[in-house]
Amino acid sequence: MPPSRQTRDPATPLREAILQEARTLLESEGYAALSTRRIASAVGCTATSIYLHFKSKDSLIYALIDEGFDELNRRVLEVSQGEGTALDLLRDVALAYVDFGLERPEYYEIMFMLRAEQMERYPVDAYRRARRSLEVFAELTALPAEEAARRGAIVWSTLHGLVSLLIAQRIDISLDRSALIEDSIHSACLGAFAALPSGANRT
Amino acid sequence: MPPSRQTRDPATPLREAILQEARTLLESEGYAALSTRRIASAVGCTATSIYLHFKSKDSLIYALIDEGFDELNRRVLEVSQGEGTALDLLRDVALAYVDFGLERPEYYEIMFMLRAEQMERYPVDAYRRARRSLEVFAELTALPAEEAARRGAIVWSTLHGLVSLLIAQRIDISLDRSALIEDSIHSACLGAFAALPSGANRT
DNA sequence: GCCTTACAGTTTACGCTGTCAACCTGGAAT
DNA sequence: ATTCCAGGTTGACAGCGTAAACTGTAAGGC
Repeated sequence: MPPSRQTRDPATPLREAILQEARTLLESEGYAALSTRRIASAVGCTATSIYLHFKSKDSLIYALIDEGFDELNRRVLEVSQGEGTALDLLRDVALAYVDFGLERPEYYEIMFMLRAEQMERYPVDAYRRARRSLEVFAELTALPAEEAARRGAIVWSTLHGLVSLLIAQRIDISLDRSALIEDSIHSACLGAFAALPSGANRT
Repeated sequence: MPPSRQTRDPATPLREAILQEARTLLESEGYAALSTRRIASAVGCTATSIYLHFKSKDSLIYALIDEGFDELNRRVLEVSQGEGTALDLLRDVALAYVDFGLERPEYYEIMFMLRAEQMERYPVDAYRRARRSLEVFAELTALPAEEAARRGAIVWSTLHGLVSLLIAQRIDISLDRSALIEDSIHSACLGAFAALPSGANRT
Protein backbone atom coordinates (compact mmCIF):
# COMPACT_ATOMS: atom_id res chain seq x y z
CA MET A 1 0.00 0.00 0.00
CA PRO A 2 1.16 3.56 -0.67
CA PRO A 3 2.69 5.45 2.25
CA SER A 4 0.15 8.26 1.95
CA ARG A 5 -1.32 8.16 5.41
CA GLN A 6 -4.76 9.58 5.13
CA THR A 7 -6.21 11.68 7.89
CA ARG A 8 -8.81 9.82 9.87
CA ASP A 9 -11.22 12.74 9.58
CA PRO A 10 -12.05 12.89 5.86
CA ALA A 11 -13.58 16.34 6.25
CA THR A 12 -16.38 15.92 3.74
CA PRO A 13 -18.76 18.84 3.28
CA LEU A 14 -21.59 17.13 5.14
CA ARG A 15 -19.31 16.20 8.01
CA GLU A 16 -18.23 19.82 8.31
CA ALA A 17 -21.82 21.00 8.17
CA ILE A 18 -22.82 18.61 10.95
CA LEU A 19 -19.93 19.76 13.12
CA GLN A 20 -20.74 23.39 12.43
CA GLU A 21 -24.38 22.94 13.34
CA ALA A 22 -23.43 21.03 16.49
CA ARG A 23 -21.18 23.92 17.49
CA THR A 24 -23.91 26.46 16.86
CA LEU A 25 -26.48 24.46 18.77
CA LEU A 26 -24.12 23.85 21.68
CA GLU A 27 -23.18 27.50 21.95
CA SER A 28 -26.70 28.83 21.60
CA GLU A 29 -28.73 26.33 23.58
CA GLY A 30 -26.28 24.17 25.46
CA TYR A 31 -25.47 20.52 25.61
CA ALA A 32 -28.99 19.45 26.52
CA ALA A 33 -30.27 20.77 23.20
CA LEU A 34 -27.86 18.67 21.17
CA SER A 35 -29.83 15.88 19.57
CA THR A 36 -29.02 14.02 16.41
CA ARG A 37 -32.40 14.82 14.93
CA ARG A 38 -32.13 18.53 15.63
CA ILE A 39 -28.68 18.70 14.10
CA ALA A 40 -29.83 16.72 11.09
CA SER A 41 -32.92 18.80 10.41
CA ALA A 42 -30.94 22.03 10.69
CA VAL A 43 -28.32 20.68 8.32
CA GLY A 44 -30.84 19.23 5.90
CA CYS A 45 -30.09 15.54 6.18
CA THR A 46 -31.48 12.67 8.22
CA ALA A 47 -30.40 11.72 11.69
CA THR A 48 -28.88 8.46 10.55
CA SER A 49 -26.61 10.25 8.10
CA ILE A 50 -24.67 11.53 11.07
CA TYR A 51 -23.55 7.96 11.65
CA LEU A 52 -21.88 7.88 8.27
CA HIS A 53 -19.45 10.49 9.57
CA PHE A 54 -19.35 9.84 13.30
CA LYS A 55 -19.25 6.52 15.06
CA SER A 56 -21.82 7.67 17.60
CA LYS A 57 -23.27 10.77 19.12
CA ASP A 58 -20.59 10.59 21.78
CA SER A 59 -17.83 10.71 19.21
CA LEU A 60 -19.42 13.81 17.72
CA ILE A 61 -19.40 15.35 21.18
CA TYR A 62 -15.75 14.37 21.50
CA ALA A 63 -14.97 16.31 18.36
CA LEU A 64 -16.46 19.37 20.09
CA ILE A 65 -14.58 18.56 23.28
CA ASP A 66 -11.36 18.45 21.29
CA GLU A 67 -12.09 21.89 19.93
CA GLY A 68 -12.67 23.11 23.45
CA PHE A 69 -9.38 21.68 24.63
CA ASP A 70 -7.63 23.24 21.67
CA GLU A 71 -8.84 26.63 22.73
CA LEU A 72 -8.11 26.07 26.41
CA ASN A 73 -4.62 24.79 25.63
CA ARG A 74 -3.96 27.70 23.33
CA ARG A 75 -4.99 30.23 25.96
CA VAL A 76 -3.16 28.58 28.83
CA LEU A 77 0.07 27.77 26.98
CA GLU A 78 0.26 31.26 25.57
CA VAL A 79 -0.05 32.85 28.99
CA SER A 80 2.34 30.34 30.54
CA GLN A 81 5.14 31.57 28.31
CA GLY A 82 4.95 35.11 29.55
CA GLU A 83 7.46 36.72 31.86
CA GLY A 84 7.48 36.91 35.62
CA THR A 85 7.95 34.74 38.66
CA ALA A 86 6.44 31.29 38.83
CA LEU A 87 3.81 32.73 41.14
CA ASP A 88 2.95 35.48 38.65
CA LEU A 89 2.71 32.96 35.84
CA LEU A 90 0.58 30.58 37.85
CA ARG A 91 -1.77 33.42 38.68
CA ASP A 92 -2.04 34.38 35.03
CA VAL A 93 -2.55 30.79 33.96
CA ALA A 94 -5.21 30.28 36.60
CA LEU A 95 -7.02 33.38 35.44
CA ALA A 96 -6.84 32.17 31.85
CA TYR A 97 -8.42 28.88 32.93
CA VAL A 98 -11.21 30.58 34.83
CA ASP A 99 -11.83 33.04 32.00
CA PHE A 100 -12.13 30.21 29.53
CA GLY A 101 -14.67 28.46 31.72
CA LEU A 102 -16.79 31.54 32.22
CA GLU A 103 -16.59 32.74 28.63
CA ARG A 104 -17.31 29.34 27.10
CA PRO A 105 -19.48 27.64 29.69
CA GLU A 106 -21.04 25.20 27.22
CA TYR A 107 -17.62 23.93 26.21
CA TYR A 108 -16.48 23.79 29.81
CA GLU A 109 -19.55 21.75 30.61
CA ILE A 110 -18.93 19.05 28.02
CA MET A 111 -15.20 19.01 28.77
CA PHE A 112 -15.34 18.75 32.55
CA MET A 113 -18.87 18.41 33.85
CA LEU A 114 -20.20 15.44 31.93
CA ARG A 115 -20.37 12.09 33.67
CA ALA A 116 -17.61 10.42 31.74
CA GLU A 117 -18.23 6.92 33.12
CA GLN A 118 -21.27 6.48 30.99
CA MET A 119 -19.90 7.93 27.81
CA GLU A 120 -17.95 5.68 25.56
CA ARG A 121 -14.21 5.76 26.15
CA TYR A 122 -12.44 8.91 25.12
CA PRO A 123 -9.48 7.89 22.95
CA VAL A 124 -6.46 7.60 25.19
CA ASP A 125 -4.00 9.51 23.04
CA ALA A 126 -6.49 12.29 22.50
CA TYR A 127 -7.01 12.42 26.22
CA ARG A 128 -3.32 12.93 26.94
CA ARG A 129 -2.96 15.64 24.36
CA ALA A 130 -6.22 17.26 25.33
CA ARG A 131 -5.27 17.82 28.93
CA ARG A 132 -1.92 19.34 28.14
CA SER A 133 -2.87 22.61 29.79
CA LEU A 134 -3.61 20.91 33.09
CA GLU A 135 0.00 19.81 33.33
CA VAL A 136 1.05 23.42 33.31
CA PHE A 137 -0.26 23.79 36.85
CA ALA A 138 2.09 21.06 38.01
CA GLU A 139 5.07 22.25 35.99
CA LEU A 140 4.89 25.78 37.34
CA THR A 141 5.39 24.53 40.88
CA ALA A 142 8.91 23.40 39.88
CA LEU A 143 8.74 20.57 42.41
CA PRO A 144 9.71 16.90 42.19
CA ALA A 145 7.32 14.94 40.00
CA GLU A 146 5.14 13.37 42.64
CA GLU A 147 4.61 16.45 44.74
CA ALA A 148 4.23 18.60 41.64
CA ALA A 149 1.47 16.32 40.41
CA ARG A 150 -0.34 16.61 43.72
CA ARG A 151 0.05 20.39 43.84
CA GLY A 152 -1.13 20.64 40.27
CA ALA A 153 -4.20 18.60 41.07
CA ILE A 154 -4.95 20.86 44.02
CA VAL A 155 -4.73 23.98 41.88
CA TRP A 156 -6.86 22.44 39.17
CA SER A 157 -9.54 21.16 41.51
CA THR A 158 -9.71 24.50 43.29
CA LEU A 159 -10.26 26.32 40.01
CA HIS A 160 -12.64 23.66 38.76
CA GLY A 161 -14.76 23.96 41.90
CA LEU A 162 -15.04 27.68 41.42
CA VAL A 163 -15.81 27.53 37.70
CA SER A 164 -18.27 24.67 37.87
CA LEU A 165 -20.25 26.20 40.74
CA LEU A 166 -20.32 29.57 39.00
CA ILE A 167 -21.49 28.00 35.75
CA ALA A 168 -24.15 26.00 37.55
CA GLN A 169 -25.22 29.23 39.26
CA ARG A 170 -24.96 27.67 42.67
CA ILE A 171 -22.98 30.49 44.23
CA ASP A 172 -24.90 33.26 45.93
CA ILE A 173 -25.26 35.96 43.30
CA SER A 174 -24.98 38.69 45.94
CA LEU A 175 -21.29 37.87 46.27
CA ASP A 176 -18.85 40.13 44.49
CA ARG A 177 -17.89 37.88 41.63
CA SER A 178 -14.56 39.38 40.71
CA ALA A 179 -13.42 39.52 44.32
CA LEU A 180 -14.36 35.88 44.70
CA ILE A 181 -12.41 34.93 41.61
CA GLU A 182 -9.41 36.98 42.66
CA ASP A 183 -9.35 35.44 46.10
CA SER A 184 -9.94 31.93 44.79
CA ILE A 185 -7.02 32.20 42.43
CA HIS A 186 -4.87 33.52 45.22
CA SER A 187 -5.96 30.63 47.38
CA ALA A 188 -5.19 28.18 44.60
CA CYS A 189 -1.68 29.61 44.36
CA LEU A 190 -1.26 29.10 48.08
CA GLY A 191 -2.25 25.50 47.42
CA ALA A 192 0.61 25.32 44.95
CA PHE A 193 3.37 27.00 46.91
CA ALA A 194 2.55 27.14 50.61
CA ALA A 195 3.79 24.51 53.01
CA LEU A 196 1.26 21.69 53.19
CA PRO A 197 1.12 18.83 55.67
CA SER A 198 1.71 15.84 53.42
CA GLY A 199 5.08 17.11 52.19
CA ALA A 200 6.53 17.03 55.70
CA ASN A 201 6.31 13.40 56.70
CA ARG A 202 6.65 11.62 53.37
CA THR A 203 9.58 10.92 51.15
CA MET B 1 -61.66 25.82 56.68
CA PRO B 2 -60.43 23.82 59.66
CA PRO B 3 -57.02 24.71 61.06
CA SER B 4 -55.75 21.14 60.73
CA ARG B 5 -52.76 21.62 58.51
CA GLN B 6 -52.15 18.39 56.76
CA THR B 7 -48.68 17.30 55.85
CA ARG B 8 -47.98 17.69 52.19
CA ASP B 9 -46.37 14.23 52.02
CA PRO B 10 -49.22 11.82 52.79
CA ALA B 11 -46.76 8.90 53.06
CA THR B 12 -48.98 6.25 51.53
CA PRO B 13 -47.55 2.74 51.19
CA LEU B 14 -47.03 3.04 47.45
CA ARG B 15 -45.33 6.38 47.80
CA GLU B 16 -42.95 4.90 50.33
CA ALA B 17 -42.28 1.92 48.08
CA ILE B 18 -41.50 4.21 45.14
CA LEU B 19 -39.12 6.26 47.25
CA GLN B 20 -37.46 3.16 48.61
CA GLU B 21 -36.95 1.70 45.16
CA ALA B 22 -35.62 5.02 43.87
CA ARG B 23 -33.09 5.04 46.72
CA THR B 24 -32.04 1.48 45.99
CA LEU B 25 -31.68 2.13 42.29
CA LEU B 26 -29.77 5.36 42.86
CA GLU B 27 -27.36 3.77 45.28
CA SER B 28 -26.77 0.63 43.23
CA GLU B 29 -26.69 1.95 39.68
CA GLY B 30 -26.53 5.71 39.93
CA TYR B 31 -28.65 8.58 38.76
CA ALA B 32 -28.53 7.58 35.11
CA ALA B 33 -30.36 4.34 35.91
CA LEU B 34 -33.29 6.13 37.54
CA SER B 35 -36.21 5.95 35.19
CA THR B 36 -39.87 6.05 36.06
CA ARG B 37 -40.45 2.80 34.21
CA ARG B 38 -37.69 0.95 36.01
CA ILE B 39 -38.85 2.15 39.39
CA ALA B 40 -42.42 1.25 38.56
CA SER B 41 -41.66 -2.25 37.34
CA ALA B 42 -39.50 -2.98 40.39
CA VAL B 43 -42.24 -1.71 42.66
CA GLY B 44 -45.01 -3.48 40.81
CA CYS B 45 -47.03 -0.57 39.52
CA THR B 46 -47.13 1.39 36.29
CA ALA B 47 -44.94 4.33 35.47
CA THR B 48 -47.83 6.75 35.50
CA SER B 49 -48.77 5.78 39.02
CA ILE B 50 -45.66 7.59 40.18
CA TYR B 51 -47.37 10.79 39.15
CA LEU B 52 -50.11 10.19 41.64
CA HIS B 53 -47.54 10.66 44.40
CA PHE B 54 -44.97 12.96 42.83
CA LYS B 55 -45.59 15.97 40.67
CA SER B 56 -42.85 14.95 38.29
CA LYS B 57 -39.73 12.84 38.08
CA ASP B 58 -37.75 15.88 39.18
CA SER B 59 -39.77 16.22 42.35
CA LEU B 60 -39.06 12.58 43.15
CA ILE B 61 -35.37 13.31 42.68
CA TYR B 62 -35.76 16.29 44.98
CA ALA B 63 -37.06 14.01 47.69
CA LEU B 64 -33.84 12.03 47.37
CA ILE B 65 -31.80 15.22 47.32
CA ASP B 66 -33.48 16.27 50.55
CA GLU B 67 -32.47 13.01 52.14
CA GLY B 68 -28.92 13.60 50.98
CA PHE B 69 -28.87 17.07 52.50
CA ASP B 70 -30.29 15.72 55.71
CA GLU B 71 -27.37 13.37 56.02
CA LEU B 72 -24.80 15.95 54.99
CA ASN B 73 -26.21 18.49 57.42
CA ARG B 74 -26.26 15.94 60.21
CA ARG B 75 -22.65 14.99 59.65
CA VAL B 76 -21.38 18.54 59.26
CA LEU B 77 -23.34 20.10 62.10
CA GLU B 78 -22.35 17.36 64.47
CA VAL B 79 -18.66 17.82 63.74
CA SER B 80 -18.97 21.60 63.86
CA GLN B 81 -20.01 21.44 67.49
CA GLY B 82 -16.87 19.68 68.60
CA GLU B 83 -14.06 21.31 70.54
CA GLY B 84 -10.95 23.03 69.27
CA THR B 85 -9.87 26.17 67.50
CA ALA B 86 -11.81 27.53 64.56
CA LEU B 87 -9.09 26.13 62.34
CA ASP B 88 -9.43 22.67 63.87
CA LEU B 89 -13.15 22.76 63.50
CA LEU B 90 -12.99 23.92 59.92
CA ARG B 91 -10.61 21.11 59.12
CA ASP B 92 -12.93 18.58 60.69
CA VAL B 93 -15.95 20.02 58.94
CA ALA B 94 -14.15 20.01 55.62
CA LEU B 95 -13.19 16.39 56.10
CA ALA B 96 -16.77 15.52 56.98
CA TYR B 97 -17.90 17.18 53.74
CA VAL B 98 -15.35 15.31 51.64
CA ASP B 99 -16.10 12.02 53.37
CA PHE B 100 -19.77 12.43 52.66
CA GLY B 101 -19.08 13.06 48.99
CA LEU B 102 -16.81 10.06 48.62
CA GLU B 103 -18.93 7.69 50.68
CA ARG B 104 -22.19 8.65 49.00
CA PRO B 105 -21.17 9.67 45.50
CA GLU B 106 -24.58 9.05 43.98
CA TYR B 107 -26.18 11.43 46.44
CA TYR B 108 -23.41 13.97 45.99
CA GLU B 109 -23.99 13.78 42.27
CA ILE B 110 -27.68 14.61 42.39
CA MET B 111 -27.15 17.26 45.07
CA PHE B 112 -24.30 19.17 43.46
CA MET B 113 -23.45 17.88 40.03
CA LEU B 114 -26.76 18.02 38.23
CA ARG B 115 -27.33 20.86 35.85
CA ALA B 116 -29.96 22.64 37.89
CA GLU B 117 -30.98 25.13 35.20
CA GLN B 118 -32.91 22.52 33.33
CA MET B 119 -34.58 20.93 36.29
CA GLU B 120 -37.74 22.43 37.59
CA ARG B 121 -37.29 24.91 40.39
CA TYR B 122 -36.19 23.49 43.70
CA PRO B 123 -38.60 24.85 46.35
CA VAL B 124 -37.02 27.98 47.81
CA ASP B 125 -37.59 27.20 51.47
CA ALA B 126 -36.28 23.68 51.04
CA TYR B 127 -33.23 25.10 49.31
CA ARG B 128 -32.38 27.35 52.26
CA ARG B 129 -32.79 24.63 54.80
CA ALA B 130 -31.01 22.12 52.64
CA ARG B 131 -27.81 24.08 52.33
CA ARG B 132 -27.53 24.79 56.02
CA SER B 133 -24.22 22.95 56.24
CA LEU B 134 -22.62 25.16 53.63
CA GLU B 135 -23.13 28.17 55.87
CA VAL B 136 -20.95 26.52 58.48
CA PHE B 137 -17.91 27.21 56.33
CA ALA B 138 -18.66 30.92 56.45
CA GLU B 139 -19.56 30.98 60.13
CA LEU B 140 -16.34 29.32 61.21
CA THR B 141 -14.29 32.14 59.72
CA ALA B 142 -15.78 34.50 62.33
CA LEU B 143 -15.48 37.40 59.90
CA PRO B 144 -17.89 40.20 58.98
CA ALA B 145 -20.79 38.91 56.93
CA GLU B 146 -19.64 39.87 53.46
CA GLU B 147 -16.09 38.62 53.78
CA ALA B 148 -17.26 35.53 55.64
CA ALA B 149 -19.60 34.70 52.79
CA ARG B 150 -16.80 35.02 50.27
CA ARG B 151 -14.43 32.94 52.37
CA GLY B 152 -17.09 30.32 52.87
CA ALA B 153 -17.67 30.14 49.13
CA ILE B 154 -13.95 29.68 48.55
CA VAL B 155 -13.77 26.82 51.02
CA TRP B 156 -16.85 25.19 49.57
CA SER B 157 -15.74 25.50 45.96
CA THR B 158 -12.30 24.16 46.81
CA LEU B 159 -13.80 21.09 48.44
CA HIS B 160 -16.40 20.71 45.72
CA GLY B 161 -13.72 20.77 43.05
CA LEU B 162 -11.84 18.02 44.80
CA VAL B 163 -14.87 15.84 45.47
CA SER B 164 -16.47 16.24 42.06
CA LEU B 165 -13.26 15.46 40.18
CA LEU B 166 -12.59 12.44 42.39
CA ILE B 167 -16.11 11.16 41.88
CA ALA B 168 -15.87 11.67 38.14
CA GLN B 169 -12.55 9.82 38.23
CA ARG B 170 -10.78 12.61 36.44
CA ILE B 171 -7.86 12.79 38.80
CA ASP B 172 -4.81 10.69 38.00
CA ILE B 173 -5.24 7.51 39.97
CA SER B 174 -1.50 7.24 40.56
CA LEU B 175 -1.77 10.16 42.97
CA ASP B 176 -1.82 9.34 46.66
CA ARG B 177 -5.46 9.95 47.38
CA SER B 178 -5.32 10.59 51.10
CA ALA B 179 -2.37 12.95 50.75
CA LEU B 180 -4.27 14.84 48.10
CA ILE B 181 -7.31 15.13 50.32
CA GLU B 182 -5.25 16.16 53.31
CA ASP B 183 -3.45 18.85 51.35
CA SER B 184 -6.61 20.05 49.66
CA ILE B 185 -8.33 20.51 52.99
CA HIS B 186 -5.33 22.35 54.32
CA SER B 187 -5.36 24.56 51.26
CA ALA B 188 -9.08 25.20 51.71
CA CYS B 189 -8.39 26.31 55.28
CA LEU B 190 -5.76 28.70 53.99
CA GLY B 191 -8.45 30.04 51.71
CA ALA B 192 -10.55 30.69 54.80
CA PHE B 193 -7.99 32.27 57.09
CA ALA B 194 -4.96 33.48 55.15
CA ALA B 195 -4.63 37.07 53.98
CA LEU B 196 -6.20 37.36 50.56
CA PRO B 197 -5.96 40.29 48.15
CA SER B 198 -9.56 41.46 47.99
CA GLY B 199 -9.79 42.10 51.70
CA ALA B 200 -7.01 44.67 51.58
CA ASN B 201 -8.39 47.35 49.28
CA ARG B 202 -12.12 47.09 49.86
CA THR B 203 -14.31 48.28 52.69
C1' DG C 1 -80.54 -0.95 49.16
C1' DC C 2 -79.34 2.13 45.62
C1' DC C 3 -76.91 6.11 43.58
C1' DT C 4 -73.25 9.43 43.70
C1' DT C 5 -68.77 10.90 44.43
C1' DA C 6 -63.97 10.46 45.01
C1' DC C 7 -59.86 8.14 44.88
C1' DA C 8 -56.13 4.99 43.18
C1' DG C 9 -54.61 2.73 39.80
C1' DT C 10 -54.21 1.20 34.67
C1' DT C 11 -54.31 1.65 29.61
C1' DT C 12 -53.17 4.07 25.89
C1' DA C 13 -50.92 7.42 23.53
C1' DC C 14 -47.73 11.40 22.15
C1' DG C 15 -43.46 13.15 21.09
C1' DC C 16 -38.93 12.77 22.03
C1' DT C 17 -34.23 10.18 22.29
C1' DG C 18 -29.86 7.23 20.07
C1' DT C 19 -29.12 3.77 16.88
C1' DC C 20 -29.42 -0.23 13.57
C1' DA C 21 -30.76 -2.92 9.28
C1' DA C 22 -32.40 -2.65 4.98
C1' DC C 23 -32.96 -0.20 1.00
C1' DC C 24 -32.07 3.09 -2.70
C1' DT C 25 -29.48 5.92 -6.05
C1' DG C 26 -26.07 8.19 -8.88
C1' DG C 27 -21.65 7.86 -10.74
C1' DA C 28 -17.13 5.60 -11.63
C1' DA C 29 -14.59 1.41 -13.09
C1' DT C 30 -14.42 -2.76 -15.65
C1' DA D 1 -23.39 -2.24 -20.62
C1' DT D 2 -22.79 -4.03 -16.27
C1' DT D 3 -21.09 -4.10 -11.83
C1' DC D 4 -19.74 -2.02 -7.64
C1' DC D 5 -19.81 1.05 -4.10
C1' DA D 6 -19.96 5.37 -1.29
C1' DG D 7 -23.22 8.08 0.55
C1' DG D 8 -27.58 8.85 1.46
C1' DT D 9 -32.84 7.59 2.97
C1' DT D 10 -36.66 4.95 5.08
C1' DG D 11 -38.44 2.54 8.66
C1' DA D 12 -38.03 0.46 12.76
C1' DC D 13 -36.77 -0.65 17.78
C1' DA D 14 -36.38 0.16 22.53
C1' DG D 15 -36.29 3.43 25.74
C1' DC D 16 -37.65 8.00 27.90
C1' DG D 17 -41.14 11.57 30.68
C1' DT D 18 -45.73 12.50 30.93
C1' DA D 19 -50.77 13.74 29.79
C1' DA D 20 -55.62 12.09 28.99
C1' DA D 21 -58.96 8.86 29.36
C1' DC D 22 -60.61 4.89 31.45
C1' DT D 23 -61.69 1.34 35.31
C1' DG D 24 -62.59 -0.68 39.66
C1' DT D 25 -63.64 0.01 44.28
C1' DA D 26 -64.87 1.99 48.67
C1' DA D 27 -67.45 5.53 51.40
C1' DG D 28 -71.39 8.54 52.17
C1' DG D 29 -76.08 10.36 51.55
C1' DC D 30 -80.97 9.33 50.55
